[in-house]
Amino acid sequence: MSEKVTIYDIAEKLNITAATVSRALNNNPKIKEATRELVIKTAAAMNYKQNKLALALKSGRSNNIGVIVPRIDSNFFASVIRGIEEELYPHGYQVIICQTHESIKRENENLHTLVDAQVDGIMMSVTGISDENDSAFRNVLEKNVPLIFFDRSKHIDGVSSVTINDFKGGYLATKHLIDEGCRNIAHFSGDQSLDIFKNRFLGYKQALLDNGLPFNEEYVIFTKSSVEAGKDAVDKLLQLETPPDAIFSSSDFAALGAIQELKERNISIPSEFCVAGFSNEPFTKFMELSITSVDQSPLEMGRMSARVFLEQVDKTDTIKIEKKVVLAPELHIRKSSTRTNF
Amino acid sequence: MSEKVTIYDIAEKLNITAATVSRALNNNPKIKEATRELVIKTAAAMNYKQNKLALALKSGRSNNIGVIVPRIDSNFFASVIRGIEEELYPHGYQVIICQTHESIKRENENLHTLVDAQVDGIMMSVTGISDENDSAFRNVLEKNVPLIFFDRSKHIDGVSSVTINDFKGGYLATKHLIDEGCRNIAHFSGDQSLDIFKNRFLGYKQALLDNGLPFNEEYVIFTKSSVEAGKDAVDKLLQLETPPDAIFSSSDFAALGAIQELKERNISIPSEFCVAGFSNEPFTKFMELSITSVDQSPLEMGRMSARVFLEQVDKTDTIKIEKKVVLAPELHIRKSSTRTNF
DNA sequence: AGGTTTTATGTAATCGATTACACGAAAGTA
DNA sequence: TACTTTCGTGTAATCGATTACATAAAACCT
Repeated sequence: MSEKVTIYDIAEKLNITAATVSRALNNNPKIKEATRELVIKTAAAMNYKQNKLALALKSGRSNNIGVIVPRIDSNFFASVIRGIEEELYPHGYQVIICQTHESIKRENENLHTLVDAQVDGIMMSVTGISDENDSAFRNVLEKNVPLIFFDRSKHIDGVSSVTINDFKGGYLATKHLIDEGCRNIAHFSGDQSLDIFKNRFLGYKQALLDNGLPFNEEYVIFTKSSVEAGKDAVDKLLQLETPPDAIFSSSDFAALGAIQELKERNISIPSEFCVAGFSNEPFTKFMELSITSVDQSPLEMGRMSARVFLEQVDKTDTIKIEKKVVLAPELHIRKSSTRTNF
Repeated sequence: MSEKVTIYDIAEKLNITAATVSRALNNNPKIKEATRELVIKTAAAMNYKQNKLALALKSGRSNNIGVIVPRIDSNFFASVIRGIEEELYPHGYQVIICQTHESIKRENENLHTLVDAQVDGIMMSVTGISDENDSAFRNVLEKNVPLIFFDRSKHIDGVSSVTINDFKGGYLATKHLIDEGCRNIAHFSGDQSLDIFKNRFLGYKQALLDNGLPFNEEYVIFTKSSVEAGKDAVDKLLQLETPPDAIFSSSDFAALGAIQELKERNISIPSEFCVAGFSNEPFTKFMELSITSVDQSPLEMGRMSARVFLEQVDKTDTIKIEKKVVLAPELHIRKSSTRTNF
């Protein structure tokens, strides 16, 4: 059995009051040096551990922060979480993980649960957009809990965000494909209610226009982020009158599916067809035919989100700060799109 | 501003006491039906939210459980965590994540932090073995916090574990290589103080013996779980008088490194050389030359760990249950080792 | 009516730590 | 010496919810 040792136990043993013990342990300057030392020594000897729950109740701060992601078993989100955890660890915060599985209902539940659990802040990647569900976000803000979006963001007053420049990412990838000689570049996009997909799309479009290439509506396919979806999309594209000679995909998984399908049809990559993806998932560099992809520096994104949180957490609720951090994407050029050199 | 609504606020409004409010909200049968309804309606109208911290302090249960893993950005651990979260979500538990980064010091810190945070249970994959650090584990058990090891386990009284049959996994993979005609099978192992690596090694050995093949000490290489380490290991093996014609690697990453190095030397896979890995990381199936690997069913492992926790959490500290669950590994046969059919 | 049981609610302690306020003792000042 | 500060510690309230015990009111019984 382990009897939990409290400050009262220490007080009793030393014939003083719990208040004095508390002050001694907290290095309150009003405590006599001798007393402080005695208390600290006794506390150690009795194996005293501060009850964080009592502290949390008293102070109103739990020293927990919540992180909500669509799913944790994706390299991107796992890496962001890693960044958050690393940055917050030295500050004594614990990280609570919630998954939405892409369900808005679940997202709202998670938000409420975390607020009820008295977390000191919430960082999240928005799952989807519905008009009504702003209420869950507003509830968080009303409770004065700092809320920070990363990657998948949403426009809500008072919410800070850490994203990458998706427009630039789309632009870079498309420009690269153009530079490699591709002239009919298709694009796999995703849920248009999410800014990330919209902006990658816009970057793609702008790169075409800036380089004198026409934008062809038929070349844009809205697809899920999966290998299967990528295959299906290629199937559609190849049925067009003028099939494309390259794809810039907003998803690495769809890009992989595309490559598999193209190979099956004996279309050679990169000589006949180039492919670029987005996210820089580990497998893109491991493949024999490695896949060009836009890196989102997830670790940095996580660290930055944590830093934004730390900046906000101590400001008393006077002013609502709203900080927008935009990280630079980085194009990793690999075999799936390299015709020129080497 | 959001004034936090407490049961006292509700009590005041209705001219009753907080005790009555508490009972009404908890469906205590001694409360008059009319009162209960009134309280519940008023609580909803006032947007009352139970303060979990107060509840946690009173009850001694935080409704949080801690999960400690070496790192979160590995598909295996992320998937286990996903399994844990999914299983525990309906029971109202929140999952707190800690990473050790393979440091024993960090592991001990994490254990203490979680205990201090009054988690209701801890699930972890042991980082390493040192003789002294049992104290941190014992501390957890003394506080009557259920402790469950998954995957990387350790022998400690009172600790349940959920692992896979690593011996069988090693045996299956090796047997498969033998069936494909390989006669000189090498093995990449890992830190021998971890059971998982020892058992995979033993399975490998037994498969050799059972099939009349000699065990050759030189064919066993202790290596890290990384692409680079795999390359180096192959380099060593190929310098032997009789180089091997297959590798069973305890790590998918090392297996990948081996394949890359073999290709560089124009050794063709699988006709001249077969390779099998362990963990079934996503990239093993995505590669053009897909890699044979042993699946550890991480999701199931996470769910099972959570179930073991749930079984233990309510048993009052009378008996210490110690449950050992062993899951069956599954060999996924892919191109890197398939000579025969297709 | 008088006595007993049941029902519904109030009272107050409790979980463990923090802290505003009070107060006696010691030290400093004139 | 008498008076004011300063110092160190004790007293008690507080954070918000739960619950053993007490009690008043209502219901039941003969």
